[in-house]
Amino acid sequence: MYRTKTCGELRLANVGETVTLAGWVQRTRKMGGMTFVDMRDRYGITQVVFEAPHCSPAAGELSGNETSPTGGLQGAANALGREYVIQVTGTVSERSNKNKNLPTGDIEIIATELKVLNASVTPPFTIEDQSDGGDDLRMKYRYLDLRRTPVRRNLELRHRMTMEVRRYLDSLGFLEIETPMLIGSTPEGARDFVVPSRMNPGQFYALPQSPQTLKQLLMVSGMDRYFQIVKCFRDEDLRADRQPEFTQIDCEMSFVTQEDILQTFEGMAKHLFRELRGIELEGAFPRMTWADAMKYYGSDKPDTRFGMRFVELKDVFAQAPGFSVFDEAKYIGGICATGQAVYTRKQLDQLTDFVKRPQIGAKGLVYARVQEDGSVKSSVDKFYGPEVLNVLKEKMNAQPGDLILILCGDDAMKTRKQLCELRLEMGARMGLRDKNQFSLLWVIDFPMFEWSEEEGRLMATHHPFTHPKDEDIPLLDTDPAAVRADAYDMVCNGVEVGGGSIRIHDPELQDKMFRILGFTEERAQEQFGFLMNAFKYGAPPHGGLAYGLDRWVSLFAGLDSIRDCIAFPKNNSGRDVMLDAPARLEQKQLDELYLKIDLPQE
RNA sequence: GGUGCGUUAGUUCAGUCUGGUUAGAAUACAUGCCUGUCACGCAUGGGGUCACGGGUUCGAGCCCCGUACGCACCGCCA
Repeated sequence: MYRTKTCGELRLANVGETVTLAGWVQRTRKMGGMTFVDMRDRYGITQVVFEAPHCSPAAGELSGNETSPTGGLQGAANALGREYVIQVTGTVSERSNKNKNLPTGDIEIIATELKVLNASVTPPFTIEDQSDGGDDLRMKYRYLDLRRTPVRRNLELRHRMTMEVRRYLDSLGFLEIETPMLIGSTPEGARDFVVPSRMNPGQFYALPQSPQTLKQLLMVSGMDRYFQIVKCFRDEDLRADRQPEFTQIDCEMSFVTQEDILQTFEGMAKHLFRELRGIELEGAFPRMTWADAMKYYGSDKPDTRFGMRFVELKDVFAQAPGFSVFDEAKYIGGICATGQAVYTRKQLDQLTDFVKRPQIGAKGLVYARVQEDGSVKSSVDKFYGPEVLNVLKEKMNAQPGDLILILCGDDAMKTRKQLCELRLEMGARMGLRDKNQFSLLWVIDFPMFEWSEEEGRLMATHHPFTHPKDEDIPLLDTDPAAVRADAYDMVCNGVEVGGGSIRIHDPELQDKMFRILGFTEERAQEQFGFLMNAFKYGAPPHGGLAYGLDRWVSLFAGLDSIRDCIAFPKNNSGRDVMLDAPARLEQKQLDELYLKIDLPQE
């Protein structure tokens, strides 16, 4: 037996016990005649004391050699380096000087035996909670980074979350069913990661972007309620919240309406908040149509922790033409920042620079302060009299001390997105985006299609299997771009934490959908024939949802990047710097697969 | 494909705007002293291709151009 206790569990109640601990050397403090060693394992840190023999009760009887402070047990302790793996046996003893910062701070181990189980070279960065070896080094030595408490806690939270997900879904009769990782490539959607097949030369599997079609087939099979905590793969560029492989909580249900699904997974969200954060979310989540989300927040994932909703102002300024920028704009929108009239000219110039950044792309920023006497002082005073500015104030519902910020442009959607960035920036500056506040909602009624400039055709907003809203089905023939779908996203604090839809189960409707998406009948049959055929054999009405596990954990842990809750993540360029992957294959492997590498010349 | 920021000791960073003697600090590491430390303390010491390549200059860590790498973002992500 390597240990009888862990480094996190000993308390005053254990005083007098003889215990054996095993763990890593966090730090040694050599005091000359005595040495303290902080021993660490997953469970905590315990202080071990090594005393010079001459001070022990029997010291007087020892000879000169044995009392040497550099020899014996203490000498061995003095030779320990950081991250050595050691085993210590000793007696639990009450401390004279207690350490309030440690859960085990009331006790210490008076060592009687020390065994070095493994030495360690000096780590490339010091393994401490606060230290941050820098992203590059942390990733290269991720196994050391994971020894740090904050990172370990994220993985523990992730574990608890998957346990709670399983507990909740199991209680509702969901079956966890695995689906294959080696499947066929699909043309719609993200780029696939592909895997060559040696047994089928020249042919490739693709890794699933999601088990979408497979879970629909499980519904045809009558599995009724399915879930899977599953890796998904997308060969697209990374972000702080996007990895090429990520984990979904993938769910599907049969014989359900959209309402049933929203209820079920709202319940799951509440369950997770209750069990993992101790937060009771009262009442039903608000529901906002996609059209309203865009109109009032300029985003399909609005951060509703704070207001500052957009107000359309075109008609306000249309009454008094003269300012050509506003007169020519097709859309004028404003937000009201409560109490921010104190913004100086310099700060406002800074905000103007912010919205003019290329990523945002606004041409300029118009502002208006509501002064203490209720009058409005704006950057467009020379174009508009007090009457117009008062209407502006009324329309914005602005109070004295408030700051009104206005953007305008030719393209309403683009301008709203710019205004969205400005709103989020102001929200952050005003401290309204508190990581410990959670605001959840459903965004519903997504458009069925989006026009793709690149492809020159309509693309499915969600995916090609999404059911159109019943009342919009006639529009499929007349005005497909106006069709709304039974598709929904759950949004928390401006993060899309999950999304799904009611699926098409009628082969004819599915056929029509493929035609609108520009598939020929042959190609639809080739790509999705398996699904279309399955639907001929009695497909139940069904629908589902997938939660992004990484994003949920990040949200609960207050992380800026999902990398911090993934044991071995990829870096910004999609590389695993620890494994140095991806890498070239040996010629032998390429030959076996009949693959030739044809890189472009420099 | 694009934009921005960054790269200096094992590590975290200062120094760069305003070019000029031997590039600093903290921490880590090593050695010594220390019996109640817990961010222990004190002393001493070693440790640098200032990312790489080119350019400007009498002179470049510092200015300019390019490349690589890292991070954030836009595009992309049904």
